Amino acid sequence: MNNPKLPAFPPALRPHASRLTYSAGKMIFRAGSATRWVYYLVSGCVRLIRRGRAGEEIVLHQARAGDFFAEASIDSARYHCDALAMEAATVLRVSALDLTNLIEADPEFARQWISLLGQQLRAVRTRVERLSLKSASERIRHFLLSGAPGAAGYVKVNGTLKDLARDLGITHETLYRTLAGMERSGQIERQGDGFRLL
Amino acid sequence: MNNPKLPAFPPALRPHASRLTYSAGKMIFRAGSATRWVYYLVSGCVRLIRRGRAGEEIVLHQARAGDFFAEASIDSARYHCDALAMEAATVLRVSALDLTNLIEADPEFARQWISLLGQQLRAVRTRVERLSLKSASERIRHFLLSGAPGAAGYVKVNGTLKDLARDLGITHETLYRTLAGMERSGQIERQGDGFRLL
DNA sequence: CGTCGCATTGATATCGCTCAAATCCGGTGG
DNA sequence: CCACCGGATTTGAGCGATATCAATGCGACG
Repeated sequence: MNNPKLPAFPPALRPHASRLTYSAGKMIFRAGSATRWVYYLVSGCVRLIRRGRAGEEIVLHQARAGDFFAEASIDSARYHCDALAMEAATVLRVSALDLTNLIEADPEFARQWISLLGQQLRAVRTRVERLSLKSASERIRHFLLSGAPGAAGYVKVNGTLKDLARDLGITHETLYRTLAGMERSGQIERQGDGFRLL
Repeated sequence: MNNPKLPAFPPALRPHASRLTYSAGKMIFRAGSATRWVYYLVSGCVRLIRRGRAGEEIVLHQARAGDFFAEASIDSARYHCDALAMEAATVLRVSALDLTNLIEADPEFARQWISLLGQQLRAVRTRVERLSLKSASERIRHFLLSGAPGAAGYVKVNGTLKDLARDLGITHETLYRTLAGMERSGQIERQGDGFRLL
């Protein structure tokens, strides 16, 4: 049922957290509003979104069960993007004040929190690396390599291929075409809702 | 709150830091080697680089005077990229162990360090947002908007335009052409080694 | 069933990449 | 002081990969 690797909600934060639910399509916070809360996603899917000049969505981050989000905002006065529940979502919400207090009061928690931010930073840098690749097939290959937990080379795709296309910074048509081509030429293999790099 | 515009080396770290210099072209650390140190760049320019399959450089991060680098690596066993001094560079080097000890011993420093990581995270997310834009002119506009300190709309370009092109994820030829076109159509204005968005 | 969104494939246009060449500019050595 | 050199800058021509527009099938869900 739950991912065994699901990162736990830090016990030290539990007394300060309140549980909330949002139905699909609900806005959790908006860009420009004051950063009063940090969130942990218990279940569902939340996207952090900015809008381009033409109104198109830019997905800065997609949080899934076990992820914190808005965690980098605590020392910024205002949120810099919208948070939108894609599916019905359950979150644990902690006030930024409680969090900073806990950081100063509990050195072990501070260390954990720094570790968490470091992981996020490395993950986003990996995405920068991916978006720096020019061809669609290279981005797909990079996604399969960096998403693969070591050995097998099998990567399960969460959500739709359309979402994956957006994450890779290409259109869904190009993703379909390139995947089909890579499969034809024997570079990858489809398996259920995932892929294997050969 | 404590968001100093001028990045300073935290006084609490000074007793643990050693000063080193690297000449242009020198490798400071390599991907895969153990993460023993965290660096602060006093002067010069350092790039964090990974290499694509064709051997092309992917610049994950470009550190300038006042930036920390490898700061996200302290809870990872190995560096995940190369660090290369582009110009002669002077750094302050702190061992990962001293840093974690200080984090646990000094709550005020822990808070500052978390603030620093948050800034880095927001900066990298901004770069992701930029790389998600499809057209060169949109990326340039985004760069000028997000790089501009508030009011004036004037952004000074550090380094060469070639470097900027790499940062924007386009070739330098395209950058030159697009800049010229945007200037012709009155969208931007060149001023010395910078640009103004109109 | 009808509808809606994802998946897939086709046709075409376009933007940016590649290769190429000319100029500029700062530094270096004679 | 000047000739030279390397790298940045700039512009040109052509091509190819990807975006865009379009149409169809398919499965889920009410």
